[in-house]
Amino acid sequence: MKTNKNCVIRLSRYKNALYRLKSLGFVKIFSDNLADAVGVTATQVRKDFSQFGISGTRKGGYQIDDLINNLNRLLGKDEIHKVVVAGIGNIGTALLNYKGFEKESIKIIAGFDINTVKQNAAGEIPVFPIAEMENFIRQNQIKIGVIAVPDFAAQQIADTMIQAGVKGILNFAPMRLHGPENVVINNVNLVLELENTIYFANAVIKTGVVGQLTASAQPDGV
Amino acid sequence: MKTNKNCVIRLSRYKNALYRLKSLGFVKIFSDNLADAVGVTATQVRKDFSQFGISGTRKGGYQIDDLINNLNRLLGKDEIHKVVVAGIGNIGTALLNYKGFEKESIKIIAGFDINTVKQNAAGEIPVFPIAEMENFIRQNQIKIGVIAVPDFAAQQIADTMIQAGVKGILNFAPMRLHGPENVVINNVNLVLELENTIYFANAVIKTGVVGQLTASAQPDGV
DNA sequence: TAGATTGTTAATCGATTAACAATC
DNA sequence: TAGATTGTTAATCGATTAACAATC
Repeated sequence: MKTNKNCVIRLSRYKNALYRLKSLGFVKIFSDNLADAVGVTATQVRKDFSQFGISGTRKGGYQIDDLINNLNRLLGKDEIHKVVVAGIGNIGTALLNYKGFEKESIKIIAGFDINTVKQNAAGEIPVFPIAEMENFIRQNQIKIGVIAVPDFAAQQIADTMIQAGVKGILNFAPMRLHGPENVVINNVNLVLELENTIYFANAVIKTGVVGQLTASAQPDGV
Repeated sequence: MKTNKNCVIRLSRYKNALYRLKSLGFVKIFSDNLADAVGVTATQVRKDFSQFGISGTRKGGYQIDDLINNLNRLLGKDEIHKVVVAGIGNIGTALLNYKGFEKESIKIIAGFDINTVKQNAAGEIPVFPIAEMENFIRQNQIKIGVIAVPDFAAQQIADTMIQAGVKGILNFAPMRLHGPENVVINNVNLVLELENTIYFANAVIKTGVVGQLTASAQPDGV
């Protein structure tokens, strides 16, 4: 089964929309409703579900609770994912402060920074010297790391993380990181996103034609 | 000509790689070299250039300076793009502090926040009360806005921006924003990116197979 | 039953890649 | 010239969409 990024992001969005619909009192749902809620076609919804082995009933649609359970299982929400963050600048702090991770089974268990001012071993999420990162990752068997350090330091941090056993890296430094085949590196470049927005906005301004902004990582919503 | 997001992002990456190659002393370049530098195929490079009307010489490759000029023109770097940021929390601050916008012809000219502590009309980039945003956008004819406010406030801020004439919005709030057809809305959801990284890292851990993480917004690099 | 909805197969669409003629 | 490189056309690939049989 070919699973691409867009497909997984759709699963996340279905899940989020379903929580919302559930809170509105829905108990079952049709592919049609869910499609409207997420902004895709009903066929897409059924196709995605079918690909992942989720089925409903021919006339009765899908039970929301079953669906949520299935999606959570597929998305790995049945276990807590421990994450460390390297670089406690603005973006690192934003992540440490974000309150919504718990319900996604994500737990940021430590931050690391080279700057002693940022360090705080007693915080709700402790921040340690970057030199301690490798040992920490090993001892806690961390598999996911976020890199939010300046670009010149990013590759070295990535190497250290990988050496210590990390298998997935979310990188905010504006440079491409290299790693072995069996490590997933997801690069998010905020400047490039802004440049892109400007490009397509200008295209609209100049031509009146709506640009094909088919973002891969659009957020969810109903 | 169909221009999709990935294609424009590749143009940005070519440009960045070319600056790098130029600083290394290169004067001309072959599609092959550039492809290696950016991590795509040589055919892709030539195809992209051909689509945008950029041509080289049959045997001599491309002049780097010409190429950079062409790409900058295509990417709209021949004029300054003024941007405002709503919400001066962690992400908003990260953007206001970022020093690399000038060489991309992007200028953040003001921030807006509801919190008086964040406001500072005398700063290098001034931060005004959010109530003043609409007028400011109108008077300065701003076309691009960044939204970094909490999710419950995001749609209202977007509406205000659009009403005042903004044509492109980069949204960091974790919810889908709605707007008219002729406004480009680029949603970047950091939590979803982390979830995604975890998903594919787990797939690697469990199956040993490398996930198809075809991120749309990978950063540049040589 | 008749109508509605799922699940799947086939068709379409778009983007990437391969092949290769043109030509410097 | 011979070899190398561009620019473009055709082939491939994958994802989305349309069509529709199965069936509740």
